[in-house]
Amino acid sequence: MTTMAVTLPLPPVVSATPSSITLTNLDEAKPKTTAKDSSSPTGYFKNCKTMNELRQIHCNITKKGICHSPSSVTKLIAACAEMGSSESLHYARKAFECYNGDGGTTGLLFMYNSLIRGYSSAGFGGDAILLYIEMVVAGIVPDKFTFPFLLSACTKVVGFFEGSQAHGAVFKMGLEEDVFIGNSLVHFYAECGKIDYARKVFDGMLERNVVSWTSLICGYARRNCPEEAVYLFFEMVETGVRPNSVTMVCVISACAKLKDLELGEKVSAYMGEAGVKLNTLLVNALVDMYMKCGAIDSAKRLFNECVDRNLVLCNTIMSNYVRQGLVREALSVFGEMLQQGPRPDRVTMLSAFSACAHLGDILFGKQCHGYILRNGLEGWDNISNAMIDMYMKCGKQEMAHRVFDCMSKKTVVSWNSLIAGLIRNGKVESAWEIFKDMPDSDLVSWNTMVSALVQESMFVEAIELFRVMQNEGIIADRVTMVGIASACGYLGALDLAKWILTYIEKNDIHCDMRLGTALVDMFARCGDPQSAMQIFNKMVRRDVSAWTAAIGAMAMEGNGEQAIDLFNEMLGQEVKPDEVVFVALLTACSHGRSVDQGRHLFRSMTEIHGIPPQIVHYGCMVDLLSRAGLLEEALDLIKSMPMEPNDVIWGSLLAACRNHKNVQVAAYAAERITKLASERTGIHVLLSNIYASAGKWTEVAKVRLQLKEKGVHKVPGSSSTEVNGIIHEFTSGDESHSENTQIALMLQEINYRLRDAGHVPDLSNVMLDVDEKEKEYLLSRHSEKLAIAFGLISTGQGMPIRVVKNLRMCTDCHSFSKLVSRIYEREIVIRDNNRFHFFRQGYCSCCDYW
DNA sequence: GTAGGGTTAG
Repeated sequence: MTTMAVTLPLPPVVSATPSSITLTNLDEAKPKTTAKDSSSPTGYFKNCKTMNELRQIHCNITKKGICHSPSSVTKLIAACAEMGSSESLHYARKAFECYNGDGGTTGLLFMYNSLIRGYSSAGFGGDAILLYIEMVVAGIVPDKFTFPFLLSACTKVVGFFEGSQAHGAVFKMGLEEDVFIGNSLVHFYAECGKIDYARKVFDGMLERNVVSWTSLICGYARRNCPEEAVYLFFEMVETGVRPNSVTMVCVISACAKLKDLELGEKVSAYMGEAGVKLNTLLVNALVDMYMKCGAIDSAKRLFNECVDRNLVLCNTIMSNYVRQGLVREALSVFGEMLQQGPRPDRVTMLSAFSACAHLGDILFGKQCHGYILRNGLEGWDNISNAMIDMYMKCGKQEMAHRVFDCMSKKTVVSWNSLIAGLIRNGKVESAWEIFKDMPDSDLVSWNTMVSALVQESMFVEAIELFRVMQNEGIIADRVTMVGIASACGYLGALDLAKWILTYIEKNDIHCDMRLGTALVDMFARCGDPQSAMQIFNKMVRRDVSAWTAAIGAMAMEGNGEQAIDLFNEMLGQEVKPDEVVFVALLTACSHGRSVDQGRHLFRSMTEIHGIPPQIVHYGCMVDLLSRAGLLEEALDLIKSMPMEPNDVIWGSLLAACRNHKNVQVAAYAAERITKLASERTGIHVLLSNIYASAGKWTEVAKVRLQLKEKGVHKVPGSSSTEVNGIIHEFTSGDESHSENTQIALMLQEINYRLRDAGHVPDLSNVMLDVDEKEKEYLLSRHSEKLAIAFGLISTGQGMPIRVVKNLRMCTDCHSFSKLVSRIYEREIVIRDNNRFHFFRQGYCSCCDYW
């Protein structure tokens, strides 16, 4: 029922909008004495369960002619209000209209109160507010019972303006000391998101009871301030107020939000002390808390022990199972529900669809769709949205579109599910087109697109979209920032990184573990390990991913020792290592040339941590050993692998053979690599480059041909540098930059000065069959050189130049950078696809080992 | 008369 369903005979002086509650209406009315109507029939409607029963009784007493007293009408209205269906309320309203004006003010007041309560508790807050207006206009003075009902109605429609007006009326009437009204005001303000106002009312209350405390605790818990809620709970207990089951439900849900099991159990201990008995709502809150805290077994036990599992409890455990990725468990609960009840409802089906989506199980998904249709559960937008998501995740785009097209009321979630689904199925372009024309979009829509661009490696575009968000006045949240931080990290744009951090602080964006980790990673990739560690040290909670980001920061810098120290600290804090952290560790050892440490860590994986090394770990070890020149040991390790070595493994060995000039092992590796007939461009390029540097141009041509046949091309080298917040990208030999002439002149000057300093270009880095002069020209136009030249002309003297390169640096560019850093007295930081190089005063932090 | 549970998309 909406406000339109009941036609209210409102006086013409008052507009139909709820905002017309005014204080003057109240001022004109004068309080009247109340009198009890003793002659009315009592209890007629008391035990009515259904509308039919009620109608029957009403009919009977009407026949007897005893229904005309105001009291009996009041009781009828109360009974209808109690039922809370739109039908019963409609009946009540009609009965009320028949008697309007007849029963004296007292009787009318009771009727109004009853009806307002009924509308409010049945969720028709708007109708309740309108009724209040009508009552005031009719000259009926509200009493202290009216306001809790009215405020509850205002809460339901989040009518902040209306509620504030009611608050004003409470003051005018001198009712502010009533504890029920105080409690209602606390609840109202909290639900409107004005938790500070709620607190103010609470602090000003002369009398407080358990409901006052509970209302505020609940307010904090729901407003995402669970710490405050728990704190308030302990304060309440200390004050000597005993919690009841409602309080416990609120505070336990706060613990669930905090994901703090220890606290949850501590809080639960008060139940015994306070003598609070478990009811279904409380069991539900506990199960939810245990699940969210990861204590799956405790949740399961409680759930199994509960004899009268109701629908909500089943839904709670199911949705949590799905969220935790325990889809099989969720489906087992679902199966039991189908067999022995409670009967799945729409909320159950949301979890069921989510489970199908997780599994990508289209058969089961279709069965669920069938269940919806058979049981008349369709036509609810949430269900359709969940189905769009499910079909998309199962790769059934046409079905998703069909569900979408059939929706009569598409919500923003429908659109978001559609674009996210398209992106997941590789249709980023279509998603973008839809995104641009969506009838309404929200933060999730923007975040979806930002993440999609990041996922597609379109980092500049992602940041561009973020800028558009700024211009449109949309405040990003932590999900946006995770995507943007990631994009910024890939671009290695340090100024942008610093700006991002300021933005987060300025906009008070909560930095959770995920965002913290993303920021650590961002600064690490931007070549600022100090800032990375500063953020890491400030993080309250750190999981293995957070530690991995910090260890990775050390690895990129080539600081193997500190990486190991961090790892030991992590173990000391009883954080369980995973496969990923070992990749970071072994990489750190590789960059730091710590062969012994690497061997030790690699062994410890199986011997201490019970993590069997995967191919990627073997890859790291082969890289570590072969770079250090231990080619034979690397080869032995490859031969001992329990799995088939891939092209990456042979590639590392091959690359090392080139540096250590071991033709024998190289030939063996090359043979293996060609046998794998891999489609990885890098390897073929490397192979072709090895042949090229040995002058075997026929072989080079052969490999190039293979590449062409497979449709793969050499990834062109590209470097980017950030100047004044703008990212300038250069590809090898690029002439497209607007300042191309100045860049060319600068390069010329650099090369003269380098030659004077005795630099001889290393032409073996040019892997093409061209003459020397051409080779020298090509070499001088490598993308990082262009970026450095641009950096020199566009930034002030002494400013560091930061460059991000997509491929590994060649030896000529490396010695070029070293000399430029000395001659021009500039710090040059280059991140290649493997690590960082900090060039200062003619030296590089990698000690020429990369 | 006031306070409490499960809900899809990034």
